[in-house]
Amino acid sequence: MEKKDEYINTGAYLRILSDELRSNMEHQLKETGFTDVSPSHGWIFHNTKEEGSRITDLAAIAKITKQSMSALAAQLEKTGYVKKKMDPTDKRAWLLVLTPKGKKVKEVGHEINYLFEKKWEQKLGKKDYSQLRQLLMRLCE
Amino acid sequence: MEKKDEYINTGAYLRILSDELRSNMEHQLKETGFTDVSPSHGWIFHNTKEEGSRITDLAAIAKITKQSMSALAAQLEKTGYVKKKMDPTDKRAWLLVLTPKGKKVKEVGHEINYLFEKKWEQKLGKKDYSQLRQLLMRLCE
DNA sequence: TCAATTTAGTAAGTTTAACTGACTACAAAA
DNA sequence: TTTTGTAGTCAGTTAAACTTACTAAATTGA
Repeated sequence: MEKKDEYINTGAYLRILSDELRSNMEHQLKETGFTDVSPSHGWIFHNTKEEGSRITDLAAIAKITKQSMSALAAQLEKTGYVKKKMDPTDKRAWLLVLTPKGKKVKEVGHEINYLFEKKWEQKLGKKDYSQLRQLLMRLCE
Repeated sequence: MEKKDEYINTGAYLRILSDELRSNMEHQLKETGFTDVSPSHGWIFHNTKEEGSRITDLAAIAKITKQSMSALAAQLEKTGYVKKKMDPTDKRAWLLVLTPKGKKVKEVGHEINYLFEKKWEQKLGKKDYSQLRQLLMRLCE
């Protein structure tokens, strides 16, 4: 590592890039007509299982309180992206499931992300981009 | 790039890592006794120049409104991290400068960041970490 | 087996960090 | 000198988190 005074934070790069991704996603989803979803709903689209997921579990994944997750879910329920069904194994619990509309957003979101990362891959070249991903993965372990 | 269904987002890695950094900084600053600064104040510590910086300029850098930056600055002024002085070249404007206490936080913040990235460097090894930084830098250009 | 504890989720109110629109004071340009 | 632009504030709003307190159902264990 260089002398710390001349050092540009690795964190600065990380932040710039994840901001780029997030604002692209936000913008593109709006473009595509999904004007009532926000980045914080992303956790739900990304982590809700086919069989359904509990508020509590989703909250744990997203590291927010049950109440916050409950509120996000309520918004998506009102706008028709998810619905609640009873958990057959536990009468206290609800299972959140994506509606067809919700699944569509998830799909479109994947596509948007795919295309954006494709641009990154083109910028660095296939080999270097794959190397970058490897290194990031190792750092996350 | 692999088939997109099996693909783990590069963005997920980026988010995990910058979250790690941010929460470490938050935690360590609290530990060190700086209990009244938050991540959003970071822009001010990081971008306020020795000669002083304007609210408007800081807001532009952080990409928030003047009002929001003004509020952040007001908090730091109240807690003694920055002070305002008149801009000798423009009677409409204030210049924000770091107090000694503010400079101390900045210094401690650098140290905290340095130590954390040192851990990352150890995890990947000097060579790979430097390579990672290179790739991130290129992607940010 | 039934009382105590844990778990799923809701309710009410608060906090943080952003936002917009309307404003004042000064500066610069036509 | 009038108009337009810029620095910053004020008042009020919003989004997305938070805390404390609660109900109802499930699980545990003496």
